[in-house]
Amino acid sequence: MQKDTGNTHALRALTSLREKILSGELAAGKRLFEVPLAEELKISRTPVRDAMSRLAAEGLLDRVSGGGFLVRTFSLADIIDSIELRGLLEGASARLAAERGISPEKIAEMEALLRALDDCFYPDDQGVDFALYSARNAEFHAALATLSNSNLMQRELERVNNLPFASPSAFLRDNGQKRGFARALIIAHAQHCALIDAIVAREGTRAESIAREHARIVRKNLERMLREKADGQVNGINAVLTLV
Amino acid sequence: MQKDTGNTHALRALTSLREKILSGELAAGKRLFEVPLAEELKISRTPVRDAMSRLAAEGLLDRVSGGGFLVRTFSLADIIDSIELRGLLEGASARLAAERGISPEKIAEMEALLRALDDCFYPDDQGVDFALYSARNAEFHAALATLSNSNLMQRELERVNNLPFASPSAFLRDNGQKRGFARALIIAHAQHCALIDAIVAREGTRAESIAREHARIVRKNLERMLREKADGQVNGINAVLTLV
DNA sequence: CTTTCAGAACGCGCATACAAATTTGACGCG
DNA sequence: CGCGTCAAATTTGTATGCGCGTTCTGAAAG
Repeated sequence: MQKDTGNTHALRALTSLREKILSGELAAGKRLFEVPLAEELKISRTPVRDAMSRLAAEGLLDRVSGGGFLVRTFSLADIIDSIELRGLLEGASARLAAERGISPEKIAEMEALLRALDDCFYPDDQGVDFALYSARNAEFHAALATLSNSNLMQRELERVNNLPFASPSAFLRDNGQKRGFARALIIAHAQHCALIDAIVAREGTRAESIAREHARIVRKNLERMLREKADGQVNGINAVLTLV
Repeated sequence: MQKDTGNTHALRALTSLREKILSGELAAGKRLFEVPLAEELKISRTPVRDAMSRLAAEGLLDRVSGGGFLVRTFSLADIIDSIELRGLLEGASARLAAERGISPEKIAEMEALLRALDDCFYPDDQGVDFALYSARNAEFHAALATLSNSNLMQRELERVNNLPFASPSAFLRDNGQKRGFARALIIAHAQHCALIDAIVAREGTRAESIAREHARIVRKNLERMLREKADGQVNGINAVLTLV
């Protein structure tokens, strides 16, 4: 878990820049200049250009006509749409998995992941281990994406998950926000179980609608959080909880 | 309409390479080396690298671990999935448009596009002007993508349409294949009309399911064409008809 | 005081040289 | 004959300089 992932300058610049964009250190709409970035990272312009090109592919940067890049601005509507899109893709993936059927091994794997998520809840409704849930939730959704046996769906799902806040994994930087989300997680996990149940029973339409509704919880959490924070800022927001 | 679009070497290399990939001149799975390509295009490696990076973003190239790119292989399943994905995104876009409502100006615009498509059919069921239909169909779908007022949906839809064969516009290189598709276009255009009707009537679910079914026609045409051709080749296939 | 135009400064596109890494193939040893 | 190792060749990664286009800036004219 070192900070500088990757073995080339370009990959290190990539992760470094991505981090700065998602954290808000590089403000939305700001233009990125090659030379200052290269100097800051103590490398030349070439790998910086490469990294920026990849970030544009990820959707975190926009190419400006006439050359150069700027940090993409994510409006609240964009984020809500990206959550919607996540639900759409996971729904389609789940439906395809149900229609095409999945192997007994895959069923066992998914049920093991469900049980692992079960174990994140303390006995007698005493709350939930957020960090553990978050990690296992990410595992669950990653495994879910493979069930459709569709390279394309899996690839697009990965893309969407790299957009800010659409990811199923947790960004839990503000502990004060945790309270009250335990109930949301109970509901979310019930949907996990129902989703796998539907896929196993080959009920494609049901699986799809559960997955879509599942993504809606993220949206609800986001809206609630924004209501509590009450500032329009979206890139680099402090406490982002997309833990569903 | 010059062959070399763009004013920089990188953009010219981009369109040149894209053409060669889609036409099959560069075989699927083949690795692309910078130096030969640069020599062939009479430019240096730098803009070639840039172009390849953009093509990887478009999904036409894959980055190979350890550096370099290779032409992405599109299996029949990939293409069918990308068509499915197109239906998914257009469906979501149509549903959002219906739910959020669209302006009278937009309604008038879409109805004008519908009438333009109407006029592509010769009187008394005497067939259809394929070239004209194809162009206007592309216009219609481009306009449709804007109705949701969602940057994200529009952007992702553009991405998917750049994948081989998922596009609503026509690749009609083999005239011998035209016969029999006129009937499919009658059905497709009826769906266009129904789709706009549903959006105007704010019937989101109906709009979504029509858009999905609409994409299915592309799939049917593709499967029929493959049955007639009966070779597994997919990249660079001669007659591709995704005219719906 | 505003507007316009020219010059300067700035930033990117591209080429080229060099470095690092990966692959290939051959040779020697077991 | 097979396997491992090392070296050479191939290919990508990186640095850097230069030219062109774009964008600021400031001065002069209206």
